Amino acid sequence: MFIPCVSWFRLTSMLDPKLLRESPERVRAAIAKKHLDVDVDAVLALDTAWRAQIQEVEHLRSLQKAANTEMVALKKGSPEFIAKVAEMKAVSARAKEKESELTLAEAALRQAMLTLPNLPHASVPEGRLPEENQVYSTHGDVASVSAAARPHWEISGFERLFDFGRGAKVTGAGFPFYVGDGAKLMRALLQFFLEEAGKAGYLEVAPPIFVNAASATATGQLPDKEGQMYETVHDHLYAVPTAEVPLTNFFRDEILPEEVLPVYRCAYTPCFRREAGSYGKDVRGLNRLHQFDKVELLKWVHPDTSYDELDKLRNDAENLLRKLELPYRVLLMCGGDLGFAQAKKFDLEVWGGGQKRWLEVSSCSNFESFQARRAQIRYRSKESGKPELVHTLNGSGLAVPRVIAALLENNLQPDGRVKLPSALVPYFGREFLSFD
RNA sequence: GGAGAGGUGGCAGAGUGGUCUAAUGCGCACGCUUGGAAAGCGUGUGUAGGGCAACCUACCGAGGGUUCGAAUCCCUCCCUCUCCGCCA
Repeated sequence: MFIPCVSWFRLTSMLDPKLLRESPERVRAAIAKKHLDVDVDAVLALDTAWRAQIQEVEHLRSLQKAANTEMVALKKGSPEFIAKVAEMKAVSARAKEKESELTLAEAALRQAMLTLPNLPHASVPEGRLPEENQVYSTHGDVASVSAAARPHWEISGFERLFDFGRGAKVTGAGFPFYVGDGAKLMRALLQFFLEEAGKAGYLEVAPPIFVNAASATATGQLPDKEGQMYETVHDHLYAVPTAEVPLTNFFRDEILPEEVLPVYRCAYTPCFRREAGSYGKDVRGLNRLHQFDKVELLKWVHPDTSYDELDKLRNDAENLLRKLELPYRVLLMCGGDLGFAQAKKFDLEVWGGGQKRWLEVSSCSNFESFQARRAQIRYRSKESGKPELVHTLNGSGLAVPRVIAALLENNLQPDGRVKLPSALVPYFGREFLSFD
């Protein structure tokens, strides 16, 4: 793996080290709720060892500094000076030795700290498996979709608009061409999503779609999910798996004035995912692609407000599905299906009437200070005057291909055309999409 | 891609081996002064870690090296600016 030039030491902590030291039982409870297997005692032991070592190194350094002050007063080349140099040579050697030990202890502690997940919020339901996620709400009438509806990839003419064959020839599986009304529908949806996000108060940003290793590390793609990203050979840049990565890193290593919070931003990017390990039914048609388009919603907020902001974020994403008149449901993820970094997460799933499956089109999460600590995004508290970590939230608003899948499956007319929801007509320019 | 010049606190800017614990100025905060304000004067003004008290340690683009000692010397990389080349 490419070793990026970032200060790895500050990345030691994803969880607050003080929380671990003072309330290890809370960390244990969090790990249990997420059904992870992490040895908290081992982490604590490494922390204790590290603290002992840093104290020793700092003591040696202070000896060196004190000697330096003395030596300034001595005449260079005098017997006293020469004696002092000899004496400090020994201290210096010892300091070097201890420093390299400390470096190892730091690395071990960092590795261990990275295994500690974020604490789930109290409102997160217990559960291990995806089936244990709580159906939080259901909207629209699933039964209204024709029983004769087909999976979108079986619709006559589908390949004309979504050309997987030529995409595979030109690039590979999972990189379709969008042609004619297919391309136009994609563009209409993106335009619709961005306009709606703007109305909801999100400032539009067009970010870089390649990021460096430091950015991918700050949002958690590295080191764990390295195999899921496309990486450039010469420059060690990563194609973004989601706009969350460049967007979150916008404020990396910055301290914001408290009064600018909350900050709302949105961005459209293509998203690139290698999807190593995916297989089976899920990958048919537009369900799972290596490149897809998505609008991401992102918030940097005051810690006191982050759960209200999560509800608002979810509502902003839901609003898009309501306007598209698509049946959908909201899942509240259980502890075991929550994800490593999230404190609470809702998934929005749209009904694919042809596949007769729910398709995930958005995932709205509160990371609390977990990402912010890793990315060092803070605000200056008016109350204390001190920098404090912000809370970050993000959610899709929305991912395009599965929305297209649902529109094709649910809205297919007997004449073979697809009727578009009225909210989309101004963007698409016509009421019907045609496969001819 | 080639040549050159740079990167120091919120900003400007000094510092080329040793009290640098980083000058000075601006900005900012507080105080004095004032009827009130400005000016003036004074004090303070980074981030992180350890101890959780005094205090100690680290950070001068990043990483490594030389040295008893590095903002300062050496190496590698990144970024910015100027000129040239190439190119949407």
